[in-house]
Amino acid sequence: MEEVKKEEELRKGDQNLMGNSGLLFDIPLMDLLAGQDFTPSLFELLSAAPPTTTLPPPSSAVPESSEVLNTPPTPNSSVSCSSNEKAFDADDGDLREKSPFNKQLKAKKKNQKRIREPRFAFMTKSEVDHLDDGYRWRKYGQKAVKNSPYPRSYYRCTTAGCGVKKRVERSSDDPSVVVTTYEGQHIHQSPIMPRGALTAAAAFASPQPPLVFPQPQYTYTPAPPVDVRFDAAFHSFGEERRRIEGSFQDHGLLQDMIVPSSALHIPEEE
DNA sequence: CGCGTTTGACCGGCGC
DNA sequence: GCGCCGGTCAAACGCG
Repeated sequence: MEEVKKEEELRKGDQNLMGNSGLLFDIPLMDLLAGQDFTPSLFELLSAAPPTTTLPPPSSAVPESSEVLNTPPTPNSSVSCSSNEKAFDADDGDLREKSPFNKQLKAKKKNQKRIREPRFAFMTKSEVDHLDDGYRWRKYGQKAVKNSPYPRSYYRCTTAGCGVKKRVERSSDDPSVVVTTYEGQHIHQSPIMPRGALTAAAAFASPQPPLVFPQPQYTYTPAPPVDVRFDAAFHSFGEERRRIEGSFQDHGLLQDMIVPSSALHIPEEE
């Protein structure tokens, strides 16, 4: 199993596509749906989106690595996203407490294959590494990344009981691109509720999240569901969302978000 | 004083 | 088995 490598490779592919303003979705929707929740997070937004692209039919053997890429049309910030998960287990650990039990937990995990939470990687063209997405994060580590001159930072949601983590790293291919990988689901709403997020939050407060997302006030015609999914996702991400939205309004570069359907499918190697 | 960041150490998974 | 690497811990430190 080289899921990590595969993931990295895929990510690189994403980055390459990024360079061409690629938009890519290749999510194991079943997994996403399994992880559905009612908090205004990207995960629900994405999971609630209808299957659109030429996704390979989710079989029993769901690809471990599926990447989604999204490149919004912004001069100063662009975003792509990816998901990667095999199984959804919100209780998997990452709420680990800082106690002597940690080691026991680790020992426990030895027996069962480590189950990771759903992950979504966003590629954001930004000068700042840590983007304000409306949640409060605490940095708990930083590591140098192989094949990249830039370090990777690890953040955890500071809200009690919320074990959502995110990794932030700068693309080695394009230093202006920040890759933010979210892992897990927020069990709460954004403590910093931005204007736009309010809308999104309201939309998702209902037991059944609507499949139709609050439409952005962009000047373009949102069209492929993929794109709807994309910008809907941003509606849940505070400052960054606003930044992006502003850019959309200013430039309306929808074409940058759209890629040929052929590019929407990442060939799985298995 | 509380909260967040920094940073070196540690651990587990994986490939060779 | 060993080494590499990613991910996490936790003490020290900084800041408001």
